[in-house]
Amino acid sequence: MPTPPNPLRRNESSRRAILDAALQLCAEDGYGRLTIEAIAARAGVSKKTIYRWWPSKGAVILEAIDDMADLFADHVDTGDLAADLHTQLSAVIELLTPPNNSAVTGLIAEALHDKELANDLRERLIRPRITAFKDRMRIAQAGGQLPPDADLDVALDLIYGPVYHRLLFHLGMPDAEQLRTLIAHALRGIQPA
Amino acid sequence: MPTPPNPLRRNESSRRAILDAALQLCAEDGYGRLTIEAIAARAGVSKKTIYRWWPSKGAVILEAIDDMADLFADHVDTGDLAADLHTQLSAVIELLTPPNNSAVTGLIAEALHDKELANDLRERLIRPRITAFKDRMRIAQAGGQLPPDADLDVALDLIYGPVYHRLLFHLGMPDAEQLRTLIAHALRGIQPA
Amino acid sequence: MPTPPNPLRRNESSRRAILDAALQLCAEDGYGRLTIEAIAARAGVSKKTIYRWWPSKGAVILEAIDDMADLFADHVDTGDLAADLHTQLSAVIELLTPPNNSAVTGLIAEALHDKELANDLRERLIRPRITAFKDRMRIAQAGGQLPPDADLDVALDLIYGPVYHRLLFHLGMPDAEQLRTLIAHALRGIQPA
Amino acid sequence: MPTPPNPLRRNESSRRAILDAALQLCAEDGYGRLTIEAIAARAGVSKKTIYRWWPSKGAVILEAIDDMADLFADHVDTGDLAADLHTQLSAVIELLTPPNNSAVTGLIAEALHDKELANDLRERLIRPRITAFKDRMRIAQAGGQLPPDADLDVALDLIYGPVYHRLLFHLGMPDAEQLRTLIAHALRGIQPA
DNA sequence: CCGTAAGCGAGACGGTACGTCAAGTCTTGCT
DNA sequence: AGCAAGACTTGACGTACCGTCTCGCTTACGG
Repeated sequence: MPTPPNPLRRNESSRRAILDAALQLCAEDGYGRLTIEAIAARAGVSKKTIYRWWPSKGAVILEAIDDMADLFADHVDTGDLAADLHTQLSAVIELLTPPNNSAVTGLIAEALHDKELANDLRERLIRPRITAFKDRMRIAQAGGQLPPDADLDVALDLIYGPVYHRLLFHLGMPDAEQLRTLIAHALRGIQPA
Repeated sequence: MPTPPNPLRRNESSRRAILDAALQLCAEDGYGRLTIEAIAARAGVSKKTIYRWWPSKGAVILEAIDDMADLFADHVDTGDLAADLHTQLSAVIELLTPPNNSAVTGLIAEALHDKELANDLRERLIRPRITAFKDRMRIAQAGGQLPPDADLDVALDLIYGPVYHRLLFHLGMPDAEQLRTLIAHALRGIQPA
Repeated sequence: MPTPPNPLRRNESSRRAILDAALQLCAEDGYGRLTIEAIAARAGVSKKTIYRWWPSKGAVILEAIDDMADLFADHVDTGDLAADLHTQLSAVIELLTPPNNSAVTGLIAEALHDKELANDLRERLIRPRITAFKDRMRIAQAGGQLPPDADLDVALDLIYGPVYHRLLFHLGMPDAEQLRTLIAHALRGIQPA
Repeated sequence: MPTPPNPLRRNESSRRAILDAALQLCAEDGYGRLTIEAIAARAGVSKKTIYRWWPSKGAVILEAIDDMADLFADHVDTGDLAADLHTQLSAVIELLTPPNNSAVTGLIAEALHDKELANDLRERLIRPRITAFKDRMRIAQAGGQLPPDADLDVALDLIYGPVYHRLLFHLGMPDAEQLRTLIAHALRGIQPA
């Protein structure tokens, strides 16, 4: 009977070594060349230990990224909505651009054909940012910088969509100026009919 | 010296069999389970023949998709810009939704870590659609439905971004009504400052 | 670093299955058609397991033959030297004649261009027989059937040489009577000057 | 209908280029690494041309060796039988010892599992030497150096056997002195009962 | 405080696919 | 028709990782 492992007896130092090794290797060779074998070897850990706690290499990377708490910088509130969005999007873009992009884009790619992983990725990494984003937008609504009946789902699409569209087809990430323009247009688009 | 193969002597029927087999297998088992071995077996072709003409399974799928000319339906001009965009985006969404999505999303995922493939994908599949899109937009400008100084790159971002953002994080593709709303907001956002 | 495998953890049943499969296939299709692939399939074993423990198919066959301890019948002592040599040589000839010859002659052929294998073959299979042969000859010397100063290396050449000469050029193995004649002449040749 | 090729229209310069390339490559990389591909490339010849005229790489090498007329030096007659045999055997040993041995031992090895090739090898290369050997022995018989009823087949076995026995198991070729001893003993063994 | 059951490292195992190599066949265009 | 060139199918090569599976060990818990 394969009893599920007991989290209480888990070896925390192995866990850290695995997550660190995974990120290192990802940075060195790219997500594509990342293998469980290599993670185990680098971490000085048995493959069995990895398989005991994670279902796939994607899950390892996801946890590793999740552990680095504020990779996607949280939404700040300086009172200037466009500026705050610019700050936040710049952080996201940073993550999606070499040399930092390997782990995150690899994870995104894998999630495209792994439904389980996709769900985990969305719930653990993306959803909280969406929530933070909408919170910031609601503050803007309360402060009158945004119409109270603006559709925040549409806002999400217009603000974040461009970044990922460009990521997917290697169309080039916007620089600071282009980003400013994009945000301005997106905010204009949010106005309700 | 490994001389490059001579395209003139290429066996066209093998080429077709390979592309067809690749698409079939992709539809049956998903891009993730697609292997060069299996394509060769299904196509009744030697692995060598595949490796002779393509550098990776992604390249095979790309050519297969490229061969199906109008997968991404071309931009039409009925005179109603919003309706035409709706038509075109619906076709794209169709391609990115089960059960048709395997080949295309698989290709997109692979292109995320394969720079060569990414370039091919962009130049052969994406760029022509972007051009067609901008052509349609210019017609709209000429017809006065769109300001003559609207930034068409921003337009591209706002119109297509949302679809891919939702694809990546499995946020759910917009239905017909949501799509209409999105397009309306995007068109509003395009207005120059 | 490819650490050498740990013999203590070796799976004996895999080892046996591999050796048995190798001999079977050799008998069925001949040494020339023997492949690692086929051995692995027949033995229900992964190719990796074969490569882990043996450097070549020759080495597998060598171990398989070596395992069948007394293939080259040991030298007996009935007191009649010529008769005993006849018995022993008959056993060797048996091994080198269809339908039993495939594994042994295949191994000999491979050893002709593989120095490593040649050394293994000599030390594990041939040397012990040479030693046994010389032991038997020394008994004959002690018993006065052979001059005490006979050169046993020359004896080895004259007794065994003819068999392998005939094997190499398919000149036909000697039958029982021819063998008797050969031995008689060889023994006569051994006499010291 | 695959009509057999017409020898009259054969391109002699291709034939020579092939045989030369085969011997060169054999000397450079050893018989084991010799391939039809490599011969064709080196000779500047199409693979088809090789397959048209020879059934296997062994056959190519056999013809190449056969073409070099007197590889196995012919038997001479100085009047001294032992000395003449020594001369002849030295030439054979030369051929079977590095760095000259690759082609000949490779051919011998291949003939061990290729019956066709074995027959060709025996009839084209070996048989003539056997005949020459027996002719020389008959001269010795006529001259009284050898009993008139000596068994020349046994003689062949005792004289040549040792060399091939040592070749097969890498027991070391005899040096000039050992060879003299061996011949002396063999000649002694030939005496009829 | 001591046995025992878990997690652990190590790494062998049966597999699948990889990308390469050579075999031998076939087609095309040149001489 | 013979030939060079070279694309083709076939099949084996030896390697890389996969995910599963013992092995001893060590570690912490629970009787």
